[in-house]
Amino acid sequence: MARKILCVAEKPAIARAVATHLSGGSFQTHAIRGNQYVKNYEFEFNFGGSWGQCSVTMTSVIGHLTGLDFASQYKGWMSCPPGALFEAPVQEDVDKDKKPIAENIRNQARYSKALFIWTDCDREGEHIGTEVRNQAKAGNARIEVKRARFSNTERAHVLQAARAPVELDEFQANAVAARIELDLRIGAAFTRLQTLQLQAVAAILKEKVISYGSCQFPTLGFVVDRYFRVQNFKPETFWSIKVMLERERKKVNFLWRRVHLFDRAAVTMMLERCLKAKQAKVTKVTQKPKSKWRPLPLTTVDLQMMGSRFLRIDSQTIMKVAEALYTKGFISYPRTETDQFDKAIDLKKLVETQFPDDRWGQYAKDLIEGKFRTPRSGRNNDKAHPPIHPVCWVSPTSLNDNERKVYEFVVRRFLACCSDDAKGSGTDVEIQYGDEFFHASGLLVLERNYLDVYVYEKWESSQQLPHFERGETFEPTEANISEGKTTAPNYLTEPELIGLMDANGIGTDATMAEHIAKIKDRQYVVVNKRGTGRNKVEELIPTHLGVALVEGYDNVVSGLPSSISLSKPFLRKEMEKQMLEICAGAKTRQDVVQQSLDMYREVFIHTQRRIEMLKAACRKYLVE
DNA sequence: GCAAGGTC
Repeated sequence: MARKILCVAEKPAIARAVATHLSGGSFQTHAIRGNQYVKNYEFEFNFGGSWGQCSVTMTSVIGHLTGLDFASQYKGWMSCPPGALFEAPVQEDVDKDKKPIAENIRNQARYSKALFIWTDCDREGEHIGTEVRNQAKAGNARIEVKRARFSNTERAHVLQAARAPVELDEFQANAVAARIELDLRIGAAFTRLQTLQLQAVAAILKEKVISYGSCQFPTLGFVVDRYFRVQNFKPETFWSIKVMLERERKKVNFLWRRVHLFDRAAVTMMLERCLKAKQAKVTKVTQKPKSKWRPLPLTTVDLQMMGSRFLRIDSQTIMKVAEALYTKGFISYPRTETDQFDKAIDLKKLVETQFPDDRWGQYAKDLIEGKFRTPRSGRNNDKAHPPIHPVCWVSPTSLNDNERKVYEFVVRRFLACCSDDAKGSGTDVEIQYGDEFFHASGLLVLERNYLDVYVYEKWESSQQLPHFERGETFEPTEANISEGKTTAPNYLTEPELIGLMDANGIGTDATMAEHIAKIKDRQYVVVNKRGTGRNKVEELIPTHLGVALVEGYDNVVSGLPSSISLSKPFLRKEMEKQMLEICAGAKTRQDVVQQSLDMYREVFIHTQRRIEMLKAACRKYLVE
């Protein structure tokens, strides 16, 4: 009898895709007891090498199998002082709703010679791999464990991965295990401390959970930070020199190289010198081709940012809609950090699927008839998923409003990626007038290319400049001082917040939207709609509670030697750095957990000791 | 009643 190999993927969709490729399309599907999404696919496959022809069961988990929690005697909020959670025993258990999935793996392992792990090739995937391994070993202690390394589900790539298995990366799995333990202990300890202490301060806090999390607090911090910058803003007056020339019936406004200054007397003096010189001299005339680059292949973070900005849909809704489109098979997997297309993907074939569309079908045809360009490659590759792209054409009538908008965006973005840059011709003229330099520029858009399909971006021809010769002199038609005021920054918008989170390593592409939803849910921030119609913007404003928490914690740590506030992204960044050290083999999981806990424990003890400052901040904003 | 990370 052929040897049996058990394969386990991270999610049902991957199990099905891999089974389809390995089996050549003919496999048997079996439902499992207790879970409607996970299926077992059975087929034969020749793994080559020492494995040869095997009978295969391909199945999956649904993300993590297990969760970490405190031992039962520490679960009650009054069972121990919150600080005890830094040391309290923890245990890893299979989540209640995952028990049938774990049981399926144990059962299948019993008759298998080997386990091939097909989880995503990222850190979390490596950890999920160890969870799968533990179940398989519980069913069959002697099972051999291998890992398939793959970065997309293109056929040849999957076959190659099946025939060249590697080992699980214990370092990466350990890094995730460290993160899980730290998030639990620190999150629970601070959440209980501040909830128990602050509920009594103000009536509106009475029944509230006032949570702390290493991602949600820095997220709140960004919102509060901007809020204070808006509140504390004082407008300043500035002055500038405006130079205008009328030539060939065109008015040319020259912009000052110094832009503006805050000293009126100085600007007046400089203008005097210009006027005294009478003649301005053209020091430079440049005419060069300009181009506006087509966008990069679409990542999750970009989808969320562009979605909030252009489609006016908040990031969490965007992800829900994108997932629905993915589940229906209309677009590729929507959680990806990759902004480069793998060479193996047949992009032209994907473009062809869009021919039937009324809105961009003709554009797609033009691409195939010669205008197609290989997309630009960004710097990110998560080695697990391709950039987000349409998989097939969908009639707009079979989608709801939001689905239609998101699908349209994904398609237009994809076609834009496969197009040429927009091209134009730019003219720059620089003049010297007195001791000052000014310049004017004109743009003529020659070929719109990707802009024709990517309607979200604009690039317009500006007024054309009249003719100038280098070295010529002229007397400006007008030269005078203009006055202006600096304007306050706006409150933070969701796309800006996502950008900040991304830049500071707060959350992952899949969770950033959740953290934002969480701080809304906890009533740390509210959404305010500014403007109307096409100019409508949703801005995030902290509530009194949100401001009180950030100010309170900032006060708690101010004056401390390290003075690292919980509202700043630093601590989370540090955790990320430690995880990378585990991945590199430079530190062990235990070292990192101990060191990080020590660091947070210090902040925790200070918070306890100076809890009055936190309470005072809450009183200041919530009672008075 | 706590976190953040997977995914349905």
